[in-house]
Amino acid sequence: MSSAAKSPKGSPITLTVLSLLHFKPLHPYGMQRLLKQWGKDQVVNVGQRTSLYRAIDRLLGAGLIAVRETERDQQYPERTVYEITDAGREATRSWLLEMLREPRLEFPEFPVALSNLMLLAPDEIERALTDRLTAVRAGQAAQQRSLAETARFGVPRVAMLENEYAVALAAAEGDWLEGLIADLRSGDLTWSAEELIAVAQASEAQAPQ
Amino acid sequence: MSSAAKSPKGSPITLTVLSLLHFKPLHPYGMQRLLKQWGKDQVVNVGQRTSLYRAIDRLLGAGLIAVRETERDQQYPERTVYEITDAGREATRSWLLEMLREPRLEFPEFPVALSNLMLLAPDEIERALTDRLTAVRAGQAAQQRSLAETARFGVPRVAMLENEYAVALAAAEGDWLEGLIADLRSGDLTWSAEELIAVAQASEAQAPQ
DNA sequence: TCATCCATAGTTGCACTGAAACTAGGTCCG
DNA sequence: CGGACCTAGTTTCAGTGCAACTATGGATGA
Repeated sequence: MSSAAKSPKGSPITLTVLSLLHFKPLHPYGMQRLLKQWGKDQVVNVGQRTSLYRAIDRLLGAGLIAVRETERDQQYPERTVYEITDAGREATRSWLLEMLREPRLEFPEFPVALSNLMLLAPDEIERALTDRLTAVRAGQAAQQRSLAETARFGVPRVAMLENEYAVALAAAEGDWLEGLIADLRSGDLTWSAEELIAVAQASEAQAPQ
Repeated sequence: MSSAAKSPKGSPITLTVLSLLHFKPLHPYGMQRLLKQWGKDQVVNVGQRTSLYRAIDRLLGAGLIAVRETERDQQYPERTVYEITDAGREATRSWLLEMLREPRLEFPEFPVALSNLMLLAPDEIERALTDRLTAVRAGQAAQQRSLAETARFGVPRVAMLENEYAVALAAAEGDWLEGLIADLRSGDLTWSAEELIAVAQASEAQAPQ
């Protein structure tokens, strides 16, 4: 009979909203502003507010957050200020622990492209991957800069872990790309359509149909 | 007036379907079967066929694939066999090149959890991250095994690059996690709620409202 | 022998994400 | 005075992901 509908499952946006509201009540636009200010827009997608508003609606429906007040400042449009509830604090804890514990299967784009590389010619692959390498290294450098800068402003390390992590993974991707590009250039990595078709047909022989 | 509606954009599933049809005409279930057989279900999500069927519909509507025939084998339900078109081959090339060239902003779950770590206590974080480390190392080992095994069966390296890449990134994540866990255990990484709130308020002082 | 499971093949509905466009007020700048 | 930009929020649409459902037939097993 009471407020708690059914707890939606944890997602990047819902968790982020709950986390923000741990510190103080906020209106949606304020959340977005804070996230951008703290650079968290690299981690959660708040570029369009659509998902944010809908996440808030769900959290509200589930009783994990509540309306604190509705301010009407002439000057600005109306703003609904939300606060977290005890149920919300609970949900935050369990979502967070789950997300930390289990690496969940996600399906990023790049591996898909990699797994279909053989449809392109080695030299165009090399060019494309070189472009990517440049971008990856640039991203890594940018993350490193923002890491150094926030540290200078006294932000504690625990608030920049996702930054550290991004640097570590970008470095690994960059190194791997360099190796792959080198092998393409040197001719250590080659293939032919016939070879691939032969292997595919061999594997098919063991399958129905 | 002809077939080409508007080319949908490249996504893991649509690219995968087009790529498969480069080798031979297939019906949807056959695609799924092949993908599982080749272990590509680690790379694209074909666990539920919903997305697959809908992707095929879109590709068909855009003229990137075409119906080859509709077999009706008593024994089995009806199967529609598709083949790739020239427009499809074109689209494959450009999607692939794009996906290789630009690292697109994706928003995986783990960094979100990392960026909200401070809501939990150090010892429960340590336990959760230790669980994750175990899972990451296990995944890495599994990828390495499948790499070795397929190589033994004569599958060329170019067909296992996504596997190589996964190993490289898993290794990096594992190493980073080990460092973080060590710092938690040793007390090198600590924080307090007051400290965090102080910093947050300082940063707010420069903002409107 | 009846129950259950598995493979084949596909559909439907729902919840959620992500991009874009649109409304509609305000400020700031030249 | 027009254009750009900020504040705040809504609507629409395309796409993903999960679960559940319909059917049929073969195999497994108690």
